[in-house]
Amino acid sequence: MANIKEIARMAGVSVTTVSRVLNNHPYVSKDKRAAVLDTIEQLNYTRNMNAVHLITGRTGAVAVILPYISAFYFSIIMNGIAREALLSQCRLILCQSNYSVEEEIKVLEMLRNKEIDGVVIVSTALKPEIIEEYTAYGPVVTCQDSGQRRYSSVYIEHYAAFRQGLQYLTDKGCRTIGYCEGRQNGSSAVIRQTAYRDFIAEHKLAFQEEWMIYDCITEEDGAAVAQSLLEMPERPEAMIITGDHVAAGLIIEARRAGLSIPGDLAVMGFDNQPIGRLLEITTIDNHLYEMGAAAFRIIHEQISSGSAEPTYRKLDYRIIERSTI
Amino acid sequence: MANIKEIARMAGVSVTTVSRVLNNHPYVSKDKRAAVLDTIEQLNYTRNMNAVHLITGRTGAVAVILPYISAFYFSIIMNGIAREALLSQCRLILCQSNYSVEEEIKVLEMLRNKEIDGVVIVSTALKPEIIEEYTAYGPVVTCQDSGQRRYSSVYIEHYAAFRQGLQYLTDKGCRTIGYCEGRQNGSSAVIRQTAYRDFIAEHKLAFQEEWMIYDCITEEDGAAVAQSLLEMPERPEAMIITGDHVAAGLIIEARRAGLSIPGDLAVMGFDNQPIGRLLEITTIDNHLYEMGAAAFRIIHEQISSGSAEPTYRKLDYRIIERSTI
DNA sequence: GCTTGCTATGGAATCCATTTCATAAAATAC
DNA sequence: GTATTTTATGAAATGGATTCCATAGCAAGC
Repeated sequence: MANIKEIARMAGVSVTTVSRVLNNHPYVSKDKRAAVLDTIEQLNYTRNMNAVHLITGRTGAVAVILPYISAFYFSIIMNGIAREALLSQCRLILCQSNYSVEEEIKVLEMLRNKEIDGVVIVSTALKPEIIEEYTAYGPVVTCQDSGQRRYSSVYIEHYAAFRQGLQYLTDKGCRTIGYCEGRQNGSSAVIRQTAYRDFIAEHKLAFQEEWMIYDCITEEDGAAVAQSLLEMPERPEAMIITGDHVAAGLIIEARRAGLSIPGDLAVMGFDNQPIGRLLEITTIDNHLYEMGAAAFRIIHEQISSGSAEPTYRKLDYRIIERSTI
Repeated sequence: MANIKEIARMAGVSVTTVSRVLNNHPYVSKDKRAAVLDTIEQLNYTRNMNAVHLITGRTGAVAVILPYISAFYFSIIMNGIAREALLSQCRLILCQSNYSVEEEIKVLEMLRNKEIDGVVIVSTALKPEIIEEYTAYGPVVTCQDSGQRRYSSVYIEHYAAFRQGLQYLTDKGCRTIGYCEGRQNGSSAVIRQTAYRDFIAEHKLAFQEEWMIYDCITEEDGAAVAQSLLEMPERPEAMIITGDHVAAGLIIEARRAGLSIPGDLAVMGFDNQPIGRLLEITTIDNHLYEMGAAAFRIIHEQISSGSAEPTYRKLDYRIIERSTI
């Protein structure tokens, strides 16, 4: 109800002075400042932030696009983002897209509409060209490598990381290796698939189509994989699985069925998720938390500096040796 | 750059007409509508939503306060909220509070500032009186029972649910029951503790202080509980554990140590989380997804109707019998 | 032929804070 | 004692939409 004009009238000053008090501007006398603060208190006044956003052209909010909030992979990244956002007093708007292009574009439109100051895209169904179109309206950073685009990115070298996993398995003597992936058409999935096929070919390893299994997202998907492994006429000696949660499901189910791990089957996980530590799964740590944190730091830096210069940050990875191989 | 005035000038109409086109108002002739749409296209125009928010006094955004995004308990509720938000074209602003009162109040201040239209509080460090103060500025709904307050709530009868779990265990013959809880001072934790003590007293069950274990949040906390159980001079026959994830950690670790479950130790979980299905944990399903969905539906209804009348919705629960008891 | 109702349009007020510009007094410089 | 800088204050412009109110043409009602 009360607005700045009302406060000014009641405190016997101009709206400019009220605004100065509100924004801690130095050039206000002690008396007037006190009078204004008093009136504000009395009328239980707060600014209408929409007016502030309109006039300043900023909102102090950053949107995050991610397919699913609760998937472990994303929630680790999200934690990194949230931590940094907290530190820089920035509001986060979370958009769960379910990989819907339409939903993701809606978020980019918010940037164009000036509802938000920037966008962090954790994973996306959008083509890089579409994202690029929106860089005119504000900073965007993705958590995927899309080459040298007009927007920033923080990324993992999935190809190299996956090969390193395979190398580790062959070093340990595994000659037949199966592979569990999440969404078949995810951009990182495509890269890993190439890494897998290349490695198999280069090392002349035996290979069967049924050893490549897709759509493994949850623990239960992992358990289902264990079942299908048991039914295979020829089972691989090792499985490399993108996501420790899925690996956990596979391991629990395989052990229940009497398989010894790593004796009968070696398992390499991915992403160093908490459950992996519990089950002592050997895994590749992709530093997902750091990925989220870095993404937010970049977007925040770009928002506050007003710079449109994109940054490309490559993260490293490392194998954590535990006891499933 | 371009604004509605510019569009009006170029299209040769008034700003009112442009606004009508923008808002699909019927009283605009075909020609003018076409001319306006044409100019909009040409100038690549979009509304500045901050101006819209200012004049309409609405933003179409709802904030969600929750302590941790990634904790399973919360992320299930969050999924329910997100699904409903998507359906009603509402933006969600996620605020991870880490149980910080200051952070939570910041969100309520956003309601006062008119940055958001409503708040869903999933779990809170705030006293009900503080929340009540803010109901003057817009609808608030909590996912906790705080009695008949001036804000809505969706809640589970923790007391009854917990007792039912205990009853189930005693029906199955357990005479000594331990108890794992998350945050000791959480409002639901306090209720469950009372339920536990009451039940023990009423049924004259043996009891030891060390059977009540707090701060069990993750799988690894559960694993640690398994270790401490092993070291107890007198170990309870059953454990009731708030959260299947924690129960999973306990079960995995206990089995690794050679304990048979349910033979040597019966385990009852909570919340029917995915991992529980995999490990066949007997659990109490609290319908958390539905809780989130209901909370959002209530807030949305209150926003669109402008009603301040609080709603109180009690959710039911049910035991899912599997094989850890 | 006069009243009523619908369609179409625009002017101006409104939402509420920030910021530029202008002005003047007080303090400091030289 | 004049010139310059610093402090203090307010009027008015600005950001960009929505909406109330007024006006007017035209069709329908009786």
